[in-house]
Amino acid sequence: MRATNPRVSRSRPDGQMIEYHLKCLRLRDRVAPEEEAAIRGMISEVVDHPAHRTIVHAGRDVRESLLLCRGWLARVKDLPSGQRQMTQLHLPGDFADLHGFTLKSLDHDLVTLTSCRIAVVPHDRLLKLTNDFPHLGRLYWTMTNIDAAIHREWMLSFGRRSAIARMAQLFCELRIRLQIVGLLNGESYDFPLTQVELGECLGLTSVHVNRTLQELRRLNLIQVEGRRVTILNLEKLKAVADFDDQHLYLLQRPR
Amino acid sequence: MRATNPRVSRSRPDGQMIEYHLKCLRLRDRVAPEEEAAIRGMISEVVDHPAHRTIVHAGRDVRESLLLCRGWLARVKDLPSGQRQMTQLHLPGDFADLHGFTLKSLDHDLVTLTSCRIAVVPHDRLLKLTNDFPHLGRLYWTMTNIDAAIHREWMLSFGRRSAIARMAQLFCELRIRLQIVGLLNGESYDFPLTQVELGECLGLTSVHVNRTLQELRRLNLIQVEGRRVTILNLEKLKAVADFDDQHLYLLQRPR
DNA sequence: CGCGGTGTTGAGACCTGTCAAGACGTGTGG
DNA sequence: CCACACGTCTTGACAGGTCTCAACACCGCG
Repeated sequence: MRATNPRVSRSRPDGQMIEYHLKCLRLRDRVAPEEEAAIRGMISEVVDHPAHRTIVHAGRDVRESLLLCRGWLARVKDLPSGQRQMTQLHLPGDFADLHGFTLKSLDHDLVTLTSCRIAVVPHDRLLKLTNDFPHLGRLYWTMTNIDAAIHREWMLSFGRRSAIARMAQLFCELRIRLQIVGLLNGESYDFPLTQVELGECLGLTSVHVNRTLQELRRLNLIQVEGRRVTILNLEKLKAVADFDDQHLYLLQRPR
Repeated sequence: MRATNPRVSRSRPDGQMIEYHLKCLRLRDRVAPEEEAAIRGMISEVVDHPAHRTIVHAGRDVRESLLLCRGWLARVKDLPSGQRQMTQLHLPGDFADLHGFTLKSLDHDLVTLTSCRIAVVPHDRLLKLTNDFPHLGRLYWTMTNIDAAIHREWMLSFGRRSAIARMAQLFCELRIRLQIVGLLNGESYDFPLTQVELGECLGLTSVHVNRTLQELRRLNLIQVEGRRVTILNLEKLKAVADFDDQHLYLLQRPR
């Protein structure tokens, strides 16, 4: 159940809401016109959330999943000690908690990093959609599996990569994911996270994030100004990260 | 495609092969008799692998998924530097690469930690199964989502838990997963990993694994003899780990 | 009997964390 | 308009957790 929030504004879905999402899907498989129509029809409403709100709480029952149309979301897990770890960043086009459809509740919070426009998809409509179009069921299953593959790549980062490699890996991954939906501008993209949040993402402290960012700048690999990242030398950045896009499954195949 | 291996022995499926698997499923949802029959029918053959073999290679096309009947498997990701990270441990009853059904190839290797008996499920049969029984499709989707939830818990471990907490978390998690399939004996269970492998699991070196194990023993939390772990003080072990079983979704619900 | 894998221990290095302080920009209320 | 609070970024000094390298004991096995 999403937290009720008086500052949430609601509106009708319009056709533009899910263009990013369709790009994500079509990168992995064909989507027939009647399937596309069904996808457009599954949205019940569109809501806007301000930045820095927890919009889904761990452990509570969910009856709908959230399709991100604008802004950034993060999945956050907490320890009793107060330590936080982000386990995924969500960009426009992402189904942020599609796994809630089968799990019925989440093991993490979902928080807005920026103000967000979100399309709400009730689970009963998702049930009908996947029954009517088994192929879409498999395609959405694929998307949650790609999500898990990204988890595995992050695990590899946390377990084996140094701070600088870990950060380079993240910037490379985000670059591709933003490129997919057309939000990469040349070699730069909006990156709205503070250094504290980036630390919560990478399993580092904000102090070390600061020093690691300086090191990436010193090596002329990236440039960070305001809330925007520019990749100055993609090949070297990939080399620092040992980056491999295999885990993103960037191939259109019948699913 | 699994690596062909001359030492693999093949045999016919027998009814006992998937009892563990059915326990895993039935913990999360009801499985109707006709569904159970369909599940039993999806196995094409049963193969035995010796220990320490890579049985599925990252990046290669897969046309079948592997249901573990006996022994332990691990998912392994490699860096060009030669560093390895295990991203999941598989116990009897686990569908080790069910995500391969939709992804069509894996982003990691699958290696045997012990000798293993494995039931092979061709993807065309899985396709028929999920078309004939959409509910089973959703249940298997659920299982891959629980797998991803375990990934997230490990990410929390890698990012925020100390070595001793990380190790305690793993022992708690394995205890529950083995209990589900009936492989927990009182408070002890077989644990076939070497300290090197445990390090590859936890993102630690084997030297530090050795010292951390000693610390857990010194605190009288666990006992390790041969290839067997006994939990001496579960409550304190959970406290050290900040353990929470929420991410295992131990609740039977309609999926 | 020798060998490789495994577990253990010690010394020291290094990466990252902790704590503290200050600069800077922004928003807000007086 | 100013004062102030607050979040963010930055820097320094130091601590500590984990790694690296090395050596050795033990053991099963060919």
